[in-house]
Amino acid sequence: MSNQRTFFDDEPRLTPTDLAPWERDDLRNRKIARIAFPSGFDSLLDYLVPTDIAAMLEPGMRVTVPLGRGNRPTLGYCAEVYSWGMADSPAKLKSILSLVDAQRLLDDNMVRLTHWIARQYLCSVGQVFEAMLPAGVRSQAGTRLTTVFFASDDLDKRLAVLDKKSREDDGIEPTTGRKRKALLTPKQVRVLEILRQSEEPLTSNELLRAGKCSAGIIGTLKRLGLIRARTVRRHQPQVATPIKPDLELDPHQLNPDQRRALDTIAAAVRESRHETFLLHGVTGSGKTEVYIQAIHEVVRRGKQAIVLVPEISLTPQTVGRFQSRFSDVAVLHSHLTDAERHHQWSNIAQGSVQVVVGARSAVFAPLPRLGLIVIDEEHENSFKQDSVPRYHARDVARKRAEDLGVPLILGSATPSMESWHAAATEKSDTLISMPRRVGTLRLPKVDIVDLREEIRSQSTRGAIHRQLHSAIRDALKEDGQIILLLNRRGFSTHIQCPACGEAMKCPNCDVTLTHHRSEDIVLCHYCDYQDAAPRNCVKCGFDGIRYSGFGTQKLETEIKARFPEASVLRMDTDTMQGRGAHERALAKFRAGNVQILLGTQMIAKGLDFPNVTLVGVINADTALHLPDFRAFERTFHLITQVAGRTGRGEKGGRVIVQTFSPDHPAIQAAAEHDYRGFVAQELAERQLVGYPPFTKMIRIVIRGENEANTLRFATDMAAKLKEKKADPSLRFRALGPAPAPFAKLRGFFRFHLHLHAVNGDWLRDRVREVTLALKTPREIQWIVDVDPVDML
DNA sequence: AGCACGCCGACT
DNA sequence: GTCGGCGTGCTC
Repeated sequence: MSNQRTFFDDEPRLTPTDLAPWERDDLRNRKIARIAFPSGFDSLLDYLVPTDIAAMLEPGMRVTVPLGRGNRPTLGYCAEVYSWGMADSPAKLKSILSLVDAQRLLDDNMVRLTHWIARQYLCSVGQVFEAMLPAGVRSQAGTRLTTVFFASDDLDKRLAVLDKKSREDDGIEPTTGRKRKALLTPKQVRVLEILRQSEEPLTSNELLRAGKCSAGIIGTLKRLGLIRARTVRRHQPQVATPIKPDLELDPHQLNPDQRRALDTIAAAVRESRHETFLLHGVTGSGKTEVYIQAIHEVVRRGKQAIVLVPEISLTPQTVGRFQSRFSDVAVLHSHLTDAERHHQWSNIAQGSVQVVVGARSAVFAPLPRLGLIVIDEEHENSFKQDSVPRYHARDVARKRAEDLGVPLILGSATPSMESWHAAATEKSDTLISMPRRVGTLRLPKVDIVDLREEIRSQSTRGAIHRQLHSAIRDALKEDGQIILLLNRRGFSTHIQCPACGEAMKCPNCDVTLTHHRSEDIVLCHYCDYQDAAPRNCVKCGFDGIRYSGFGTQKLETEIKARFPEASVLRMDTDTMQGRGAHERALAKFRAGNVQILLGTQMIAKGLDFPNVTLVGVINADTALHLPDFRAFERTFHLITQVAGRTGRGEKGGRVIVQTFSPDHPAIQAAAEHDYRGFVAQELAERQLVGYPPFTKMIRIVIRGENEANTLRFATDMAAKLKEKKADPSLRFRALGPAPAPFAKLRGFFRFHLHLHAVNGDWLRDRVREVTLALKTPREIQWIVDVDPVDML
């Protein structure tokens, strides 16, 4: 039967009906592979597997296949291999051209997961494959093709043949006692012996070093057929191995709350069953120790764990805690080079790692014996990917844990509404509370400063008001350290002409420009547009432009002026550039070389410094009035999290929150450490208005350079969605188009649609119907975001 | 995503 | 008459 590849378009391809019965029987045994493509269309295509490849091809490997009329060779991912039953479609099949990978990159569970993610987030299976495999793995970074040698498997036979031949050549009978020339030289024997003993094939360098000989020996042995050569792909030696802290394998003492939490989780680990634990522990309640001991339970059973943390928490502080308690920890940072990441990934896939600690994409770590997934700070938005596939690592982790029948721990002091609601309503979810801090530590007292009153009384001209000023002074006097949060970078955040009222805006974006005084430029924080800071109004020429509004740069200046004797460190994306900048800054703060640490939200999370006795929130309202249904939740999280950075030592701690909305429920609740009160009120509100977690949500953003055309297209899309008929119980709504909160970004006008329905599958199907039928003009682009976390 | 196909304007 | 503009649609 012909299994030749087709070289010409007009050459007929195989179809079962064209074939004679015996040919059909033969074909029935042939393998078909279902291939996903990294980009573009989202259907999978079937290809015939050539017999020489059939023995090696498995799902999770890459192949090249002919695609399109021109049969251009295209990379694809094998998602499935099956035998061609008679009932199958008579589609004409082309054959796979070649295999790209020698081993499969993903196991069956992961391959199955790609389909789930593609369905869930409305993207192609191939796009999910691409996201699961780091670029360094796909490019095989840090590896090289090398020739390795191994002893022939029929070595003894070959030696015997050689022996016989040499006797014949000598013409001497074995019985005569005359000494014959040895068959092999001592060096050759030694090299052969080394290879015979070696479990792995050796490179010529390794062989020469071990045998203390020259390359000629290898050549001779190879010519004699005693050793063979093979080309394999090998990792290059890694430059530096990280220094591991000393292991402290003894479990730490747990308090009763932690003990209870661990016992509950350990039961699920022991029984190898899936259960999602929402570990709601206040800041400083010792959640990490619970994770560590739960993972010990997993490791003791020969299994492995993934710990997901927000990228910002991947500091030596967090990583060190895991490295000091487990002998084999793999850390997946965003700062790894491609080669380093590939190396880590291969180690993980080999099963030689107990724990993987990493950010969002580590949810795809290919651990062969995964026994537990932990997501720390599960409420963090950084677990949502903001490019295709727009997955949420928490939801992917839940699916992966369900499929494998292993527990999932979601930890947070301020759980997301989604997770809290799930814990209250889902059968497989369990809430575990740790309402107290470890030891005798208390949650810090939070004082609210009403900025309206301060402004009215004209008592201050800067960002620091009386109460915060004296608190800083007192904290410094007592040798405490101080953290100040201001969620805006730059110097002045608002530039306006008092004569004509013109506010400086970015020419490409619908946002105001920020003055950065160190470089004396105005900068757009969204498209990086920059220009020299103007002295005169661009519109009316007035020479008294007002620079107002506070960013971290201006705050730094003010602090230095108010407390000249204190050492101040600013942490924001401007000062924290380059590898290790973050770590170096925190090390300085830890060492006590810095008294006042000020910065954007990157200082709000996860830091554990016992000597911090004061936390100041410069303006609690920055996120409160954003047009996003999660604005209150965000504000509550931010204040609660930053407040949690103090009171972690004997000196105690206090928090001062400056706000224009002192009566706002989110701020009030945060000040009282009242998560439950906040969540009850917020959930009731979400239920009333039909927002997540009570409905599934899809956001579609449409953008284009021409405002009118973009709006017309968005309106058309919205109309097609609004036509969809739904039972009232689905609570289906299609809202929009409305200009996105950032109505223009990087030169594109942006409109968005918001879709809600109780049933996520139903909603996704409707969106798929509409988007598939839509023809999009060249100048317009749109994205579909399922379960969006960002509404701007 | 590419890449062929097709259906209208400026040329030998 | 044809060369080629890039809009449209398909890829096992």
